[in-house]
Amino acid sequence: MVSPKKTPRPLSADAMALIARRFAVLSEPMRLRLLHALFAGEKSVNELVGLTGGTQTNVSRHLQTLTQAHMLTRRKEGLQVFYAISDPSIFQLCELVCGSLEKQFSRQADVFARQGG
Amino acid sequence: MVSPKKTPRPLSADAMALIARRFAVLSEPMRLRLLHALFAGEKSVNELVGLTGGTQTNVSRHLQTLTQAHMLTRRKEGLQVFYAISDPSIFQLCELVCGSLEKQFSRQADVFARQGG
DNA sequence: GCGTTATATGCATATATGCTCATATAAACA
DNA sequence: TGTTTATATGAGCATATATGCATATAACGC
Repeated sequence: MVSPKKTPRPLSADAMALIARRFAVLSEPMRLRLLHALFAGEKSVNELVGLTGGTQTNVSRHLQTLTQAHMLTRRKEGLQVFYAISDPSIFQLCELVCGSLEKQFSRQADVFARQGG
Repeated sequence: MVSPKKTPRPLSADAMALIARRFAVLSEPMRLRLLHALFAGEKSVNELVGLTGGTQTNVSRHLQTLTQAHMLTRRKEGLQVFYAISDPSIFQLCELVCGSLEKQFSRQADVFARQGG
């Protein structure tokens, strides 16, 4: 469907592994739910547990993964720890994927409509 | 680091799972290598085996995964099967992630430079 | 039909990853 | 000091997924 475009840039195998890792971090529903909850701004772990419906253990683990991937920042204040999105490209990434999925589904809906009608 | 932005759009748990799945497809180095090889245009399975250094079995499997995710199209011509990128957003996704990683590493390089100097 | 080439797939296995339970750390407070 | 609250982590289990070997399918030429 897509004709040859200008290759964005050359990518080493190592670079490719890093990119893959980044996508992997974004490939878990619970982590996406956490990011989504953080779209509105900084939240404590307990708030995120409430918002996502996950267990405290699991939420904490995923927050660690996101932080190690440099997608979140961690700020401790008394007993609480607050997390916030630190990488603005996360927003764009999700937008891009959402848009692509919407197109895909609207095409599929189109096919069903044609079959049905 | 990032102040509350306008929330891009509300996302159901189902939508989130679909987005996660899409990121998961992009989270394997071999699949990224295949996509990268296809940036220049349509290629046969054998060509991709040569370009990526993978086994025929493995390349075929990953091509299937990418095709089922609607990222590639499949065209059979005689004995050969040609694959091509069908979703232009793949280019943008990789660009975004590359850019984000570059920023991250230049910041880290900065820190090292400050420590060293 | 038979053989050859290109691609796909069933099965087995290894590795990674997510999840939970129980427990550890860490801060606040009495 | 001991207690409570908020968060993190070690260990074990379950599941997913990537990979390779052998083999199946499919198209072509003889």
